[in-house]
Amino acid sequence: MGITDRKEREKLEMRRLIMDAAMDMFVKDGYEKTSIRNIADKIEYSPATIYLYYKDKDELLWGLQTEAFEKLAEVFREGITAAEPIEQLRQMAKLYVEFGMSNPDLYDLMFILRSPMNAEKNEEWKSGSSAFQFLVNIIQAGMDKLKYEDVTLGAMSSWAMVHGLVSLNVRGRCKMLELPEDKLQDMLLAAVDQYIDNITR
Amino acid sequence: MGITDRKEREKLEMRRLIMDAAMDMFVKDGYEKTSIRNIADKIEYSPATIYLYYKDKDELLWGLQTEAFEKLAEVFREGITAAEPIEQLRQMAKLYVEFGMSNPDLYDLMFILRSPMNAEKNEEWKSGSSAFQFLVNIIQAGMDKLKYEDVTLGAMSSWAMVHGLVSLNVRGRCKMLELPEDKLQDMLLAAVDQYIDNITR
DNA sequence: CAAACTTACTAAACAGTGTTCAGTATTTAA
DNA sequence: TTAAATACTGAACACTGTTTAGTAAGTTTG
Repeated sequence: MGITDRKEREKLEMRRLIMDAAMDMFVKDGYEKTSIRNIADKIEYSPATIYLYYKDKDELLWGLQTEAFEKLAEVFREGITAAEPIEQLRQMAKLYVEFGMSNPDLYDLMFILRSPMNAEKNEEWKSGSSAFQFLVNIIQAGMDKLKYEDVTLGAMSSWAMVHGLVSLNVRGRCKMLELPEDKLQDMLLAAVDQYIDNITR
Repeated sequence: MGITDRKEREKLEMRRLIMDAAMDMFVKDGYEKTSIRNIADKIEYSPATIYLYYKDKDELLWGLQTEAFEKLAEVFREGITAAEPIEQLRQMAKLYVEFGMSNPDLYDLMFILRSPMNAEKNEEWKSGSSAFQFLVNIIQAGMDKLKYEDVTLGAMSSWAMVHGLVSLNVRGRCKMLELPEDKLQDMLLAAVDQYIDNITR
């Protein structure tokens, strides 16, 4: 039955159309401006149509989040070039910070916003988990040179460190330091370096 | 002129009434349920009245935030009992984590939500700044026993660490670890201990 | 081919949000 | 007692996410 196949295909295409438009608006105009109605306007369909392809806004955001994680994974894949685990960890941490600082809205979606985490009663947060596993593996590999006693606790700590740096900045809690925009990122990277040094034996 | 005095007093009382109601709803039902209309309902005034006392919702949230910082300051005042700077830092970090985990909505307001930071073009974020200064002082005092080279960078790092731990949890990014609720907080406190040990020489 | 069924889509509405403004009482001043 | 200032509100505006009834087109069947 070729018709069912085509329908299936068209359904996927429609999902892509919606997803791409949403991602576009999200990256360009941020979370606030990305409403169902605005997305619908952009793809020239009625708002109700979107609900034929996504259960609700959370499910749509969940999809965006997954794509964002793929972006970050690629950043890691291309940017982590060192052979040594500690150096890998250092690279990873810096790439993470740079990614967060240059894609604040995507960062929101992945690590700050509550909404997409409600979708489907948290489908195990697959994309997030695999990114975390990646970190766990690096730490596992460098465990002999790290001061961590527990791998998971260590992974969580280093993640918390970089997330803390990025999210405080992204949410404007570091404005009081009154540093020029570009100096700020240098400072964050310096903090990362310092942290890696401190956890290395 | 006694009348002007009374009017002034009544104005302050009204602000208090609004603020208290808002804080109540915020702590009890969270950010989402705390709408201008709901607050107005609670104090039995029209929504428009609130706008006679607060420019917009951001300004109201700003007020709530300031009060939340006072709560945290008191937690520090009562809980930091050690004489030694390093121990003070350890206590402070743990109190911070505990505060965040037991008051997730207030924590949101203070360190995560974007809204209140827009009020009045960020009035220097006075309450936040003084809390940060408190941290800076402790770190300054213990600088000889700390591995930090720069006080500000050190303060930012340790803040980022605890904020990272709390905010990842508060926003449900640690669910994948599949830990029982109470074990989680123990893990966070263990991470804090580990961090303090690592930055101490 | 025509009739019956199925799918894809939308207009309109519902209930909620923050916010503004004209108008009404009440209180104060002249 | 009248004029002016103050405190407050009902109703509206422009949004939001979401649901539903209805339409128009495509597909299958007799």
